[in-house]
Amino acid sequence: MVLAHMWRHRFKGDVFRWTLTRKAILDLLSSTLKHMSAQEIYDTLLKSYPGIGLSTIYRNLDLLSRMGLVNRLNIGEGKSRYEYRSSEEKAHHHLICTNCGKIIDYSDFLDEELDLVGKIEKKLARKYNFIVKDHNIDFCGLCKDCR
Amino acid sequence: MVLAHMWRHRFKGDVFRWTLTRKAILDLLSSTLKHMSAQEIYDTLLKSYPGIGLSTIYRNLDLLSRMGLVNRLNIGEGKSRYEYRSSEEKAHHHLICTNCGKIIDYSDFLDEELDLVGKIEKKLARKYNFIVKDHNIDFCGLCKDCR
DNA sequence: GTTATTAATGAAAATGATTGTCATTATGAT
DNA sequence: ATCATAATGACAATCATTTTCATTAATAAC
Ligand SMILES: [Mn+2]
Ligand SMILES: [Mn+2]
Ligand SMILES: [Zn+2]
Ligand SMILES: [Zn+2]
Repeated sequence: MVLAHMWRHRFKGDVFRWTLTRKAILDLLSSTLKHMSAQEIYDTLLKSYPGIGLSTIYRNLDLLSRMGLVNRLNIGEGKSRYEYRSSEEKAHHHLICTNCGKIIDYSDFLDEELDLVGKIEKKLARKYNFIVKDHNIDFCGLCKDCR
Repeated sequence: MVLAHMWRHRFKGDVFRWTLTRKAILDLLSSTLKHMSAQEIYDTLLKSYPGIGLSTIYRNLDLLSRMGLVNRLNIGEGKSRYEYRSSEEKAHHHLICTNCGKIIDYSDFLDEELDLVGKIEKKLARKYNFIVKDHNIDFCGLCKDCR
């Protein structure tokens, strides 16, 4: 598979090793639209990988997000959720339903957003001497089922 | 004090009562630029209010944020931080230093932002049938001390 | 392929933030 | 002043996440 090659390549020559668990997590996250918690990822993988440990899931989600292969997100539930970070796709943002917790990805208006974001970043760099690495935009409200 | 009048008015006629701890939390948060954790608020208030309880702080921060007098924010530290939500002031966003954790408020570009955000909200309502109540925009990066 | 090095793992304990329980106290209405 | 009950503080419980440590597995050298 083409993705697996790319992942493996990211580990090549590094101190980190390419392991079954790392592949399993990336396989799972890259094949779902869900934004899964560590526990959900664990529960899912346990079916195909009996004996896998929850702490290993945590350790690897941390590593993969530091490597930029996975995004960690935080919608104020008291726990993190994770999603695969495609290298090709443009970044996307989130619609979060405050009633049922549903998370909808959206990437509409990205051109205008990127334009504005670029301008803001320049201004922030000048005014606050701050180097922007990344940004988050999300909208909270009520989804079609909860409105 | 004028703020205390307003706060008290928000409690009038409600099932909720106006208590010393609630005033103490609002006094503290409305007089600082910091974004404080529950523990930090507790540690600070303990000096002037001996015998106050940490769980009371948590309960009240929850109530005050549900009432809209306080914002709860989450910058991926594994705990929430709180700030006073002024009714007059326009909303602001955050610059978050990923190295030292510093949080800088900014409200530059708000007009352009609001404009774009308004357009996005309309589109989202149409496309996803989603009612937007609020939005968050924050930038992560390195502050002037950490760059 | 065998061996050696050491990163990665699973189990269990530890931690840290937050929430729940319950007897006591304080607020606001009468 | 009295009453009904919301709010409180102490402490236990819960939940997500991290740490510890003995064992296993991935990689590089032979
Ligand atoms: Mn997403
Ligand atoms: Mn702020
Ligand atoms: Zn919903
Ligand atoms: Zn910094």
